[in-house]
Parts: sequence; structure tokens; C-alpha cells
Amino acid sequence: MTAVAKPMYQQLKDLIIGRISSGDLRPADRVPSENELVEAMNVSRMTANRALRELTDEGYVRRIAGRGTFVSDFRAGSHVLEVQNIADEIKQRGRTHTCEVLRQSLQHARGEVAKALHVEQGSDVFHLMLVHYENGSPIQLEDRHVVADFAPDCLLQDFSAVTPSAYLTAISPLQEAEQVVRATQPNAAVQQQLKMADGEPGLVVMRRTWSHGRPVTFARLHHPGSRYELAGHYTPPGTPKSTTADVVELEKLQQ
Amino acid sequence: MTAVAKPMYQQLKDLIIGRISSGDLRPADRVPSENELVEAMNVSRMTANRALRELTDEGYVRRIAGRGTFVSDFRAGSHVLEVQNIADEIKQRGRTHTCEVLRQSLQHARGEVAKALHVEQGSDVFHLMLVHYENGSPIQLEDRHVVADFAPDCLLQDFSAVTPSAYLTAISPLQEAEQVVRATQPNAAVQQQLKMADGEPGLVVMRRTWSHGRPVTFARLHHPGSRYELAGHYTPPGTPKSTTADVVELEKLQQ
DNA sequence: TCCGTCAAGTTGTATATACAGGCTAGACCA
DNA sequence: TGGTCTAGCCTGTATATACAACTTGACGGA
Repeated sequence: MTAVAKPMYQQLKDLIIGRISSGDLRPADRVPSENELVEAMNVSRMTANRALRELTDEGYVRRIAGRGTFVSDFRAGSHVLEVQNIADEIKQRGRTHTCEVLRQSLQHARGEVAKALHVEQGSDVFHLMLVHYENGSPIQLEDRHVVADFAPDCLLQDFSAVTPSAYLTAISPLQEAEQVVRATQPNAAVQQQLKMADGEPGLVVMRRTWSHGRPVTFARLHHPGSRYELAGHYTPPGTPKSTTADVVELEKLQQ
Repeated sequence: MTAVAKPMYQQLKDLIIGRISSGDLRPADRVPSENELVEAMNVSRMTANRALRELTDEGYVRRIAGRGTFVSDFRAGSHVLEVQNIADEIKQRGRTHTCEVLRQSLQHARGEVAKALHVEQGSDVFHLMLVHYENGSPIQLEDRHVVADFAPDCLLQDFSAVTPSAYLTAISPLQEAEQVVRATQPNAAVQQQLKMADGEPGLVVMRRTWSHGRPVTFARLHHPGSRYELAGHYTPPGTPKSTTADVVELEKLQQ
């Protein structure tokens, strides 16, 4: 089974995706222009154009006529799972987000966590537990485990300033995610942290995120059922895209 | 605000999508080849190629070198919202699905329903209510409203044989969807239909689906929290696609 | 100083052309 | 009759070229 050579436009795409994944190119960075790719890679401009155009369709980059091609931040992507970060969600509603760190420690993975993260029982993982507040009311209890070697300086971070989600996606862009939503009767500890009434149902989102082909973090996000709902929106590919709003967003990034 | 002319490749795409939406082209039908489009539309082959290639990426058609371009069946679409149909979900788990129709009537839209469906208060809508069973246990109470003129023969359907979701997507492919997930304390009626224990939380999915630019159906899907969870999986676009299996599937369609 | 113009670079689209490779039907030969 | 082979159509990719529209910055004149 000898692998045939990939077509040139795909090689270009892989090259650029590689530079983004490795962190060489970061969100809002400028990607080589079509003409630069023509010279550097010895291809025709149409081939470079196809590579960059497909990367645009796939959400990796944004292109602005007259200016250039820029790496897009992966969190945006009008997708059901786009809400990766409770802080952004709260700010989007015009409310204030605060956060309290309850635990930030190195632990040995056990049971469900080890299985979810595909690591041996007893392997090193970081354990984070924090409560997110919206206008002072607790809205999410985040119980997260992170594979240790993925984020070695995890214990040094101040997660009351930058949420774990933002910290992790800054290390490496989200590549794959899986989530399960469940309604629960919260246990006493959760109920107390989220200031929930007796008998109030809880909404739990269990989310596992992959990077470079392996799961790197597993989070249990508990919410009070009476004050939280999970919204998603689905637009099939190929529908016309907004441009103005996106550009404005990009402007802010570059200031 | 005069609309500028759409680019030619987009006009070609719109033309073909239109023929698919209208039923002129049906799944597995042959789409005009690049050369046929060149002659008929007076464009270059590269432009026709771009139109058909993008329709391939967007899942409208499948292309087989040497044979032609064929309309694909829309149901496939590995997406978080792909599970539109509880019956398929249950069968996929290897369980048996049964269904009981509680209500199938023409009503006047009021309040939340009229607002969700963008119709006037008092407009005609169909109201469906059914319970879905997995191996005999109630797993979903489906409370659905459908815009009347979208599915005029709605009252004639036997929804214990074909679920409303399957019936509606057969009329017109899903074009846009929006859902909100919420944990609730179910009211007595829901609790009774789903045979839920006292104090057991419920998981409610409220889903609104668009077709041809307008909302056509709004469903409240109640589930028992102890027996149901909502799973989603996200893979970013641009990951390599399977080809062999698809072709085999297509072969079967054409026999 | 301020404003308009212009040049250069960038993306977006469209065309003509070329070659490679998959598929099929029908011609052709044994 | 049966098998083989080829011509013709199809998609897939790649190049060279052209023009349009947009953005930015530099330059020059009022």
C-alpha cells in the first residue's frame, strides 16, 4: 500500500495547518499571500488560491481582499459546540463574569477520568475545580482534568483571570470535541456551590476535547437547571457568509 | 441597495441546488457533467468544476471520476444535530423503537409557538404529541407544532410508522436548525407519560427547524433524566473523507 | 496641515489549456 | 460466442493569464 503523492493544493493546506497547529502561526497572524506561496512553493497562483480558499471554507483562516489572509481564532465557528468558554458566553450577554478557583492540583488519574483521557490508571493529571459567576450568581461548577504533559505549567496559571478553556485553546487549537448532556439530581456539594434549591434539577455537560489526535482534557460542567440552558445553532455548509461583522471582529484582534 | 450580480460559479450552484430542492433532481439522479454545463451555460470548464466541487464539499452531490456527478441523499451528515430522529438513534443502539400517537390535530398557534414559528397568533398549525419507547420504556415525549402549509397532509400520516422527523425531512431537506437544552422539573402530565419517579429531573430539547428560510416546525422533546443523555461529536471540516464506502452505497441506490 | 490621487499589493473571479486517470460501451478479434 | 481492447466521456488536478475590486501607504498639491 504505497501512498500516492498528495495533490499540491493539499500539501499547501497541510503545510499551513501544520504551522497553525504547532503554534508557529497564531490567531490573527498573517498567512503567506498567494503570490508569496507561488514563489516559495513553485506553484501557480490558482493552486495557492485553492488551498487558501478551502482553508477559509474550513474555518482555519479569514481572507480580506486588499489586505491578506489571517489565522482565525478557532472558537468562532457558528457551531453547536462553539460555546467552549463560559466567560465569553456571559460577556456576550452583557453580564459580568467572575470566577473562584476551588482546586488546582496535580493528581493521579483514576477510573472514569483515566478512561476518558486514554491514560494509564495513576498517571499524572491536573485537577481543576472552579465556580463561574454571572453577575454574582453561580452559573457553572467546572470540574476539569487535564493531561499533565499537555499543559505542564498548568499549576502556575491564574484561572480566575483566564479561564481554563481559554488557556487550553491558546496552547493548541481545538481539533475534536465530544460532549454529553445530562439532567441530574446534583449531590450536596454541587448543590451548595451553585446555591441550588432542594429538588432543583441540574444540567451537566461532560466534554472531552482532543488535540493532535489524543484527548487532552475532560470536563464536567454542572449548571443549575433553573438558571442555565444550552443553546446551539446549525447552519449547513455552503450558505452565504457574513463578512462585515467578521472583519470588525478581526480588526479588534489586530489592535 | 442594488444587489450585485452573483459570481457565475454561485449561479451554477444555485441552479443545481434549486433543481434538487424542487424535486426536479432526486437522490442518485445524474447531474449535468462539467462539459454539459460548459455548453449550456456558456462558462469555462474550470468554473463548472468549481461549482460542482463545492457542491460535493457541501454534501449535495457525489462525483465519480469516469462516470459523472450524482445527487446524494441528504440524510447523511455526521453532525451534532444529525440525530434528528429518535427512532434512528434507538435502532442504532440495537434496541426496538415503538411509538404511540397521543394527539394529531389542527390548532391555532398561540404564544410561544406562534412566536417560534414566525406566524400570526391564531394561524393554522398542526399539533402532534407522541411518546417514543425504547424496548418498551418511554424515552421521549414529542410535543411538536408544524406550520400548516408546509405539510398540508400532516393529519393523514401514520406517525406510529414514520416519525414526524422523518416525514418532515422527506418533504424538504433540513436547512437550518436551532436547539436549546434545558433541565427541568417535569409537570405531572409529562412525568406520567414518561413514567418518571418523583423528583427525577427531565431533559428537554427545544428544537426549531428552518426550511427555505422560514421556521417550519418547533418541537419540545421531553426525556427522563435518568434514562437519557444527549451526545454530540464535533470534527472540524477539512478532515479527509472516506470514498470507497460512499461509492458502494451509491451503487446500491442505482440498482 | 489636510485632502485627493495614485501605485502597489492583495484577494476574487473567470477563461483557455493541458495532462492524468477512472469508467463504460462498443468495436474487434480469436 | 466470448474475451480483449480501445475510443470517448468523465472527473481531478495544474498552469498561465487576465481583469476587477479592495486596502494601504506614499506622494504631492491646495
